[in-house]
Amino acid sequence: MAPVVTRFAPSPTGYLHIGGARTALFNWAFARHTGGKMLLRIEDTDRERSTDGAVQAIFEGLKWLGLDWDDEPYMQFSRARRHAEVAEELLRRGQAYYCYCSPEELAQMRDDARANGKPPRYNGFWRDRDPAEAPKGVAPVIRIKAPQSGEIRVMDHVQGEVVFRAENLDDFIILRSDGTPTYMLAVVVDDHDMGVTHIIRGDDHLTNAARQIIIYQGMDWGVPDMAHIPLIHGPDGAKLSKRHGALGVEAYRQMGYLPEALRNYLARLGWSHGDEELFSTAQMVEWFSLEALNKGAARFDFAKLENINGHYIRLSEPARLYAVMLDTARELGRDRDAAGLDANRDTVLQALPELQPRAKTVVELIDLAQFIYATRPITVDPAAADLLTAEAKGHIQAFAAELADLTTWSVPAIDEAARAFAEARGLKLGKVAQPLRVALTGRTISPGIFEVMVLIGRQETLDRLYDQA
RNA sequence: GCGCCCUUCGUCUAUCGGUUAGGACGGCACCCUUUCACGGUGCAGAGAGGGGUUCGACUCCCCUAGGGCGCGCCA
Repeated sequence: MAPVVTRFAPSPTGYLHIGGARTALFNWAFARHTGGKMLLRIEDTDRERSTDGAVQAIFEGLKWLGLDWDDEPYMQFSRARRHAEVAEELLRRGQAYYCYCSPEELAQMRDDARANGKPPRYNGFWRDRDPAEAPKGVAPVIRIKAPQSGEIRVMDHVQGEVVFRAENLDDFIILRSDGTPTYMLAVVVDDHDMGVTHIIRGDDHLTNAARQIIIYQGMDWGVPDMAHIPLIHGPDGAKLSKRHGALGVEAYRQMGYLPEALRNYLARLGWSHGDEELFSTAQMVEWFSLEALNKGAARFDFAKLENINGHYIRLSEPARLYAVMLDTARELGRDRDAAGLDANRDTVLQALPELQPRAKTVVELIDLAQFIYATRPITVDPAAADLLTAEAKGHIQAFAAELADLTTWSVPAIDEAARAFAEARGLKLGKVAQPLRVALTGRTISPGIFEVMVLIGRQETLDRLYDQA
């Protein structure tokens, strides 16, 4: 069997959105699983809407996600001449014809059809007409001569065999009047020329598959294997489209998600390997198969993504996390955090094992680390301030005095002192610890408060305590 | 409107004719505990509806309903 060649073919009219990212992931996983290649093709034939910025966003999005492609990326528009040649070849073969209808006439045609309760399709006006009748000065388009009876069968790895009756497909345009190819032609020619063996894409292309097969047949080319994967829907069940808030992958990075978490989560959306939930990318590659792809659309669930992200944060090396925190702080323009993180590298690194189990995202990790580089007097959350009662302040002051005299500044030593202090006054440890937490971090949530003291050091601890007492 | 696709707990899913329908997230309760997390234990929670086929259907077929996609000189 020939080596597998898949491709990811986004159009650069926006960022790399989450649905595209998953399509890329599946193409990538299948290629890696089979030891084949995944090619990248930028479908930039829409000159109006394609932008270089979008192309860069796609490259960067894929790189961040860790999805590497083989060979150089193909820029579809650069192959326009080849596409036109194929359109002309189709013309010579009698599989296509010139059509001189204007866009206005076509719009009228669709409106009329709709008004009569018929499908809005091209009526084949120029299909068998003598080109000699062509109006002067009108640049024609080339249309495929689609079969008018019989059926087109799409053999799909996910959807099974899907049958379309020929009369439901019209003679669509393959070459525009300006000589540039339409999507339908360009995809077929490129997939063929690039040697693509497996087309894995969203199932919004399922009906296009039937149209494309007509072109393959017109050229006597073999049709690649296909797998049309269901789309991702929003939490409300509606399409997760750009206009409904679908986000680019960089947005997920900015929200503090780790690429391996996103890969794991995305993989579970529409694909499964038994009851496996948390698995490495290598594991996914080993397990991946087209047959295990689901048919139904899945809804995007941030709660689960967060859970998975938390899992990978706990698994990460502090040094790596520190680097991501710094990058994220900078990317978000959080200058104070970036500076604080940068100036306290060692302390943050030491604190991370305490921070990791408490954070679901890198952004939360940054928030949790703020107590390390907070400047005195630290600002206290309004909600936390309630805990600083007169009585609590008394405890803080008294305990601070004891801390000043401690011989060893370590978690066990402080812990012992705190318990003795509480017991001597008939208090529960929480009664003492919680006000200390507020005075030291300004919040009610933080790592173990004795760890916090060791992290920021005795002097800073005493200073912060006296600030609040 | 026409065509095509889809339908198991709130969500993601397992099941590939015979299971007390399993797992994960989320929820709730309890345990751990200096807060919050993490971790642990337990509970609630599903086969859209209706017909068939079969000794036996979540599983196969048909209909209905609901949802999605497509029907551009966009991709």
